[in-house]
Amino acid sequence: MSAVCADCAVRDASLCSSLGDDALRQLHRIGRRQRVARGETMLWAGSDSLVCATLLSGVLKLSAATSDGREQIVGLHFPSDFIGRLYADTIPFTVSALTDAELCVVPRDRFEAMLTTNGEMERLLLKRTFATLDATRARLLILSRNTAAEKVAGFVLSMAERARGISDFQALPGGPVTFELPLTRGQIADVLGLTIETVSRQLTKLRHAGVLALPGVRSVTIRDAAALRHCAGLD
Amino acid sequence: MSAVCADCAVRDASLCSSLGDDALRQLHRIGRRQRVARGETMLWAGSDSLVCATLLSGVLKLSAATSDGREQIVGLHFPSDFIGRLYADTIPFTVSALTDAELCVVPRDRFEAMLTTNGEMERLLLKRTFATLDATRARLLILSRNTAAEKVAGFVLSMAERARGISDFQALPGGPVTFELPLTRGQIADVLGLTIETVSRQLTKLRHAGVLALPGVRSVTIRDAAALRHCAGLD
DNA sequence: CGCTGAGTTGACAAACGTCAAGCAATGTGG
DNA sequence: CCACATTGCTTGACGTTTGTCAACTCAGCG
Repeated sequence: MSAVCADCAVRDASLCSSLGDDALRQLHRIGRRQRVARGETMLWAGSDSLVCATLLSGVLKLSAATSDGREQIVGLHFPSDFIGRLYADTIPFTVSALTDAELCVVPRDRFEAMLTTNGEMERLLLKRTFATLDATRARLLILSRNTAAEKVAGFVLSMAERARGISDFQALPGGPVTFELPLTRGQIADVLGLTIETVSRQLTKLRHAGVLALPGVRSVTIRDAAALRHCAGLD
Repeated sequence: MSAVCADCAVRDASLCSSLGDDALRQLHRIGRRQRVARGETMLWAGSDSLVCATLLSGVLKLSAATSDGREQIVGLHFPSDFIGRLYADTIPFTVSALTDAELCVVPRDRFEAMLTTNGEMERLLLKRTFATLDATRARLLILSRNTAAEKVAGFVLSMAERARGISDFQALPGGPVTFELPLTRGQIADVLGLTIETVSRQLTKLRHAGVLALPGVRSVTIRDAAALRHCAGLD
């Protein structure tokens, strides 16, 4: 039996936040907790769309591949994000775990039925989907028009913002910030549409320029946030 | 005063198809027809999100640009498509007309209010937004991992499918198909994340290979659909 | 102590962008 | 009716960016 919703880490950030007590109890009865290990694939592109989920902890990737094996990560999912494809028979993209992860899984048909009777939840999902669409379209610009240097600098910035939001580690204005990247070089390359070598070269270039320090292989210190923003092509 | 909804060319394909007679009359009262000339911009990125619309005829582009002027078309809108950004204060992307176009425009706040009382329409919009998101994510893979040859071949194929669906011109299986491109070379380049010269070169390469004929500057004849699909990296 | 996987670095090649010239179709004003 | 400008398109020469291939380092681990 899954833990109670009252204990849920993402209770107030997920779609469930729009539910009243009755609806929440109902959802709790049909949902179950599931753990996914780092590297494991949870949903395969092309498979039947039978379940959806809320991500409780960890980071998932959404990926597509060309017929000859070139891969592209088309989305990243963080805790409280909604996972799965409603109103479709098949899953369009593969969902895999970049870190160990925990989900609250619900059968798709049951979830769709809940949506029709919970207008507030449906509206929240609609709003989030619009926001995701905007973010995906913005990434279209980045992937096709930004240089490798701009992509890597922008990626580090976006991960820094996310890390700052999640951890309590606060950035002194202008002062150095350190955080861990939840992705390997290869995964960063798959997000940015680059190769692992190009990502590595751009990071060392930023280190030599004094913009970043790389104390560990997965940790990053931003030493000059303004310069980093400039490299990312912002302002 | 706008023409009556009964005459609407996209009556059965647009969001309005989910409305009953009463709701349709209500929407008709708050909507108005608007014409946009080829090249004209209808909504500017960053401006207030005050209206939304249904596209009645023509083709619109949704575009973003880097701070130094590199442009990327992040979406194309065809008749019956929903235009605008609900549930946000500002428009995220610029909307411009690639051809002369006609729209049915509604104030955003009124439209949002109608959505809350028309669950079926809201669900249809949610379904369409999911489909658009999937298509946009698929384009992420194409833009970052496909070669110029694959991009151009795939684009011609997708425009052929759309032209076939809209016109009555049916493809003989395997036989040649001719249709008009609604975009200039420069606009195709902005869609595919290439330059105008690369698009031009790839098209002439396909012509020399006997895959395409280019009878007019805007018209295309597919002479070997199987070869074109192969060039696009499909099958 | 060798093995493995992730990362770094270098040499080289290919793809694509940039710059430039020229052509064809269309429109405009004298 | 014609000179002329404008716009979209094509083609060529060349340079830059990024991918490819390969060697090497480093840390963790049995």
